[in-house]
Amino acid sequence: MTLLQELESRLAAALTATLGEPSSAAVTPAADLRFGDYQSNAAMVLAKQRKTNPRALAQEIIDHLDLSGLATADIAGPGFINFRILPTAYAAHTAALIRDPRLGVPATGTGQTVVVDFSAPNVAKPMHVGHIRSTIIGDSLARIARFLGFHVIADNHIGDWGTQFGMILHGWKTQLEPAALDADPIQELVRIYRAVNAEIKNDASLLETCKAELVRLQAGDPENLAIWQQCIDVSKRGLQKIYDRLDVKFDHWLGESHYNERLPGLVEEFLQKGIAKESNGAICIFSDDSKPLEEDPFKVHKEGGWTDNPAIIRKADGGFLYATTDLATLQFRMDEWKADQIWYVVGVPQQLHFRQLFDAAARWGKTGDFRHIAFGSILGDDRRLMKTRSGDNVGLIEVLEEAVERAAKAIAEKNPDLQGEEAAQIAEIVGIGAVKFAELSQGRLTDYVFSWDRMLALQGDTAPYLQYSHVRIRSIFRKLEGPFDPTTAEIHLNEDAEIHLARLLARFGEVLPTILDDFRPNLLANYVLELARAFHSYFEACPVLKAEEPIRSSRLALCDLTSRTLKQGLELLGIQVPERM
RNA sequence: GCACCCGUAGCUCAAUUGGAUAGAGCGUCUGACUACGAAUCAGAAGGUUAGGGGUUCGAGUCCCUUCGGGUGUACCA
Repeated sequence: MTLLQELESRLAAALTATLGEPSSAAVTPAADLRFGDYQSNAAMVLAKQRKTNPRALAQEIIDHLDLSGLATADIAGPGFINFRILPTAYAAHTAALIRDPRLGVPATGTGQTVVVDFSAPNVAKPMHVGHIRSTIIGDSLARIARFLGFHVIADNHIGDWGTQFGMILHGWKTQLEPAALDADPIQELVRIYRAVNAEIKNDASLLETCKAELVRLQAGDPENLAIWQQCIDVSKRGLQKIYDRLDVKFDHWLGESHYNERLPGLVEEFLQKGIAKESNGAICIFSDDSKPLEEDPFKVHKEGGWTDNPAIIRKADGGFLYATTDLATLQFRMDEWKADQIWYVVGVPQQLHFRQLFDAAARWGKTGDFRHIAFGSILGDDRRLMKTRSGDNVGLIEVLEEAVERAAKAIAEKNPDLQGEEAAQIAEIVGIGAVKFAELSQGRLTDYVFSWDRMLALQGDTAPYLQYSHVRIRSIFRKLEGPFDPTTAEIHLNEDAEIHLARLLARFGEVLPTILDDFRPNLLANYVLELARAFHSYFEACPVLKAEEPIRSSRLALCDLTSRTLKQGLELLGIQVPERM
């Protein structure tokens, strides 16, 4: 049980004793250490309901509160109850954490299956910086959910069946250079895609040719199918290289093409059930008029009036769309994987699509917890959204390479002893970590302008700062002669710096579950920063190896726990830690 | 037109979802290395939370409104 839960349960008992009935006893970490470690505003909330004096009520609650062996409590301000954890209680809790492989983290997700849909790049196009958010945030959320006990299925819903294949097929047939394809397949696919795109701008009729190629592909034409398969294969290999470097893993890569054969039947079912109907030759889902206009995703206000804003599931030309595939995908995940929840880590611009998707799914009888985990846009220098089609965006691979290069330069400068393969490996860990942490330490909804210096910073609140704190701890254990068993050490907490470290270590299990309340990995990023900062202060203030027993063992054990917690926190963010750097 | 995301220190971002005197990093300024690793630490300066109004014990957070930026709004994904 976390300290926060322990306080809540004791407060709940006191509230029942005071009021004669159970009442919600919410405790939060104190906003400011001057007020103690934890606080509750229960007295103020209850006093409002009962129209009594909050401070008097708080006193009454404290009179019924048994905090023996755990904390002290007092009243402050308008009626806050502030709790101060006893150093002995922190010591006991720390000792328990040292013996706990889960580091005090409760398994809140047991029995729940959640599908996490993230990254989902289009094939035959290189990933650019715009793809980084979904990939990194999604991966981190999947890791966190897994650690919290959820059965997680990470699914890369790649765009392997879109309209872009019309252009690629045409380009493949008219201007492919086989030598270039051998040398760098993705590069060549991109080249022909862009070339066709450019041609279309001059000759609109070409668009029809491309559409015809796409229709042939969708009809199962063997030649087009073979070309398509070859494109998919080389693209997947290219993507896998990036995922390997990012240390991102998927359980499945079920792209759009996986759902092809289900689409016609799905549209028929929607027609039969009356959820969709024909309009201007297309099959559309319209509003069921059960919602107020403003909340209805199938209505839109335009030029002074409300009009329909349907989701099209079959085009007038017979083709299927994004919405069709997503409905089929949702069904598959519910039926085949028995998903309780599906998390879609996709940008804000697609919000309307997901509102429509979830609404349509509900009318279809698919009940589950579906979440669009939206994130803000990465903007270009012109402060406008980076467009996938423009083609001149910074490539993801370039960002990673530049990051590693900068890290290598820093290593050469700060620790020239590191050489060769070892230095290269550390540069990889540090550089990639910096990119990931830059992304994860920020609120997901914030838009930002892409900047090399911002994404690749190695100073300040960055991954290298965190990794360095781990290196410092390891350094202590390298110098330590003989074995050390932290589970047998007695914990003594005297200095402010070590009490503060213990305070933060106790919070790991409190912070982690709250991340999934609103899908905010930045809370974990903030936490590990605080922990690392606390460790660095402790490191300066409290000698470990030079201390006398039993303090020495106590401090060693604290270092060991810090190292484990830090490493675990970073692992949940997808960031690795080197032994030296 | 309408909807959604956003506006916080010079810059880049936080703020435990309605809590106490709004916090970090970068940059600026002062100090600390013959070291348990200075990629560090201790400290200083920096704010009318875009403007205005409201709700209440209490608002960066909720409501109304004005301004500014971004995105979306029927056959792309």
